[in-house]
Amino acid sequence: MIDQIEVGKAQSSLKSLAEFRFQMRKFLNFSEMASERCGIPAQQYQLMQVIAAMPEDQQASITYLSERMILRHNSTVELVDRAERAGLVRRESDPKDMRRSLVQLTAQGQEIVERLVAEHLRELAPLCEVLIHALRDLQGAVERPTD
Amino acid sequence: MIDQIEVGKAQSSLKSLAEFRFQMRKFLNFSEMASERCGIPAQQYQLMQVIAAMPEDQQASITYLSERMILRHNSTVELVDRAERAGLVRRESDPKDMRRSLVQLTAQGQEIVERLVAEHLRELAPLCEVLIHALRDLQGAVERPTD
DNA sequence: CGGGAATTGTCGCTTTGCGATATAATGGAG
DNA sequence: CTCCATTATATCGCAAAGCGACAATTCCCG
Repeated sequence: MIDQIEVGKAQSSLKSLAEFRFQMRKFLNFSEMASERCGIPAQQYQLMQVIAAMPEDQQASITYLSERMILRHNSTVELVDRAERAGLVRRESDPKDMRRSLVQLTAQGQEIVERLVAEHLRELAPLCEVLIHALRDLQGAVERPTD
Repeated sequence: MIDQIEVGKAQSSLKSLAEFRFQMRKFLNFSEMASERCGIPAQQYQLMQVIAAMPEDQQASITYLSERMILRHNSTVELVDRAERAGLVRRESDPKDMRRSLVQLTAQGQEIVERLVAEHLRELAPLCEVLIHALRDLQGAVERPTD
């Protein structure tokens, strides 16, 4: 009987977790489709988003971008290469430290990221609800281990 | 002045969106590390999670798995191939419909998915909080467009 | 000024998803 | 019952993207 309760509990937190991941995949898929409708891969949009969201007075180095994108530095270099080839982004070397490259949005990049952010914000409201709900469920399963 | 407010608002919803994505990347990264510490790629863990979370009385066809994984059916076939080669999963053809393959967890797969789900549930509590917070922020930015 | 640390960049490899295409089973119209 | 459109799964070649290992600069501190 206790085992039965244990199994039921495990099953329900498993389902919460799976549902959360499913909703997350849907969100990521929507985002990817939206990017590619604008003609750019999802990661390049993410890169631009990180740059656009920087504090006004700061500049994006490769190392900083790696941390925010959660990528190895060399993967970030390659991502910036692609975005630069696509004309979305521009490299300048930091006058204060010649080792560093600072990455900025081009006018075209700025325009695209604004369009994509607006679309995401527009389409996101219902997904927000669902995601929050899934997370709450999950929290219930996580935080009441002896429920 | 109005423009100034507009810019400030756009900037703040942009930052909310970027922060949400950053937290999501951290979560996905944690999940991937956890899977690979168990010796399996993240997608194979997700596949097993979907199967484990199915309603008791249902069986996982390739088509169903594709919908839940948000993949093209051929990508799902390949994912199942890999998981099967790794001994995590087993195919059986549906006696009711010989076109369909039903995918089940092996004992080993069952064991690994249970371990990983438990680890995720354990480590997830703080991330849940952060994610919910980021989503609330985002919701504020989304749902008060004329704030 | 010498050498370790930090920063970015290059290269080859692997994984993974997709489109196009193929094969097989089902089921309904006539 | 037969034909054929539909559904389900599988195969194959390709391209994108991330990583580890290694390389090249530049900085900074003792």
